[in-house]
Amino acid sequence: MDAEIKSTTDVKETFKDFLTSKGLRVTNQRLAIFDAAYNHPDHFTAEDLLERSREIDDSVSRATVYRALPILTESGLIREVDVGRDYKFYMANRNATTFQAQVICLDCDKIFEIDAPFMEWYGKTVADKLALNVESQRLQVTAHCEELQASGLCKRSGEKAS
Amino acid sequence: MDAEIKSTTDVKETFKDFLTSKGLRVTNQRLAIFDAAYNHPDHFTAEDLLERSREIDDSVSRATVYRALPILTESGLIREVDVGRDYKFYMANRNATTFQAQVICLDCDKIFEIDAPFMEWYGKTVADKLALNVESQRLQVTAHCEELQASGLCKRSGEKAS
DNA sequence: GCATTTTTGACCTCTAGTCTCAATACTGTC
DNA sequence: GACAGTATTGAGACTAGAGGTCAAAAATGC
Repeated sequence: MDAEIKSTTDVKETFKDFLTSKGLRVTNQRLAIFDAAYNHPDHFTAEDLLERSREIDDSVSRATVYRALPILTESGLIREVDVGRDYKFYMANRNATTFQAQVICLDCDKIFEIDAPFMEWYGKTVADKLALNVESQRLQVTAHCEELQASGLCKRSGEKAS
Repeated sequence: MDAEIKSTTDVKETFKDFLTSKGLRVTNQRLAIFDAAYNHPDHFTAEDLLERSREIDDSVSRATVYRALPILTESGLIREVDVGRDYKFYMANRNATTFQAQVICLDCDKIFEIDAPFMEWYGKTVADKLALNVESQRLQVTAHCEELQASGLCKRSGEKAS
């Protein structure tokens, strides 16, 4: 359905509504951070986000970015992507239709997302077997860059692989 | 086969051999750390390991533990278990036959391992599809403790779930 | 506009993990 | 078993990501 396709402006309204509904204030800094995060084409770190947010509003401080990240995550507009490094990655949640697995390059610092629809089945299976409600699932594959390059993934460094 | 069942003493010899084969020295500290790690019934952090190692040899320092962990991991006797926290977990690799998925309790700090043999199939599928050699795979499920308790997992706090 | 209350930025703190370097101890050779 | 050469160690400094503190600034409701 076309209604699924939302412009950044629409999503920004959604974010403002989210803030208001939570009794949080709509500040320039939060909007700048939202813009920087939601329009980022790739995975990003908190530090990346700080830099980009400052290009929009140079008053944004590190603390504010760290304070905004849980809000953005809770709103569902971005999501955390833990790849087992010393710092966290995040990415915009623009088209989260099916479960995504991450392919992580051990050499070139890139992360690619691939569909893994069977994970939904797996979640259900685990839930049945262990009688628990699955809160989240994570599936990651690591590989070396020359192999990613051979598969054509590393070439398109600015884009995500489909 | 009964030959599969090894005593800790045997495994310690394996570890010594591993050190020697890599041109590394067999030191009291490394053996103490090995003992502490391999006989730990659960998942543990570097800090846990330091404490336990010091009970065996109180001269063991933090730096030495951190230096020993990659060696133990490379030897295959323990393995890293990243659960998306700010610090790493490790566990003894006593019976790593099939692929293990982790069920992580969001409340009670426990990690449980369950068999996920289909992950081997998944690895092959990904490898075929993307023309890359899979270096490692990680599959994690998070859930809340009351649900884990309902499933009986959280009750047995000192043991692993089968 | 004004008062109230949240949010902010600057800076400080925390913690896991790493590095440095002189002192120590393991290993191979005799 | 002792020795020389070299890897390893421990103490403590250091790093980096993350998060806390608090007075100043700004958003909201009236």
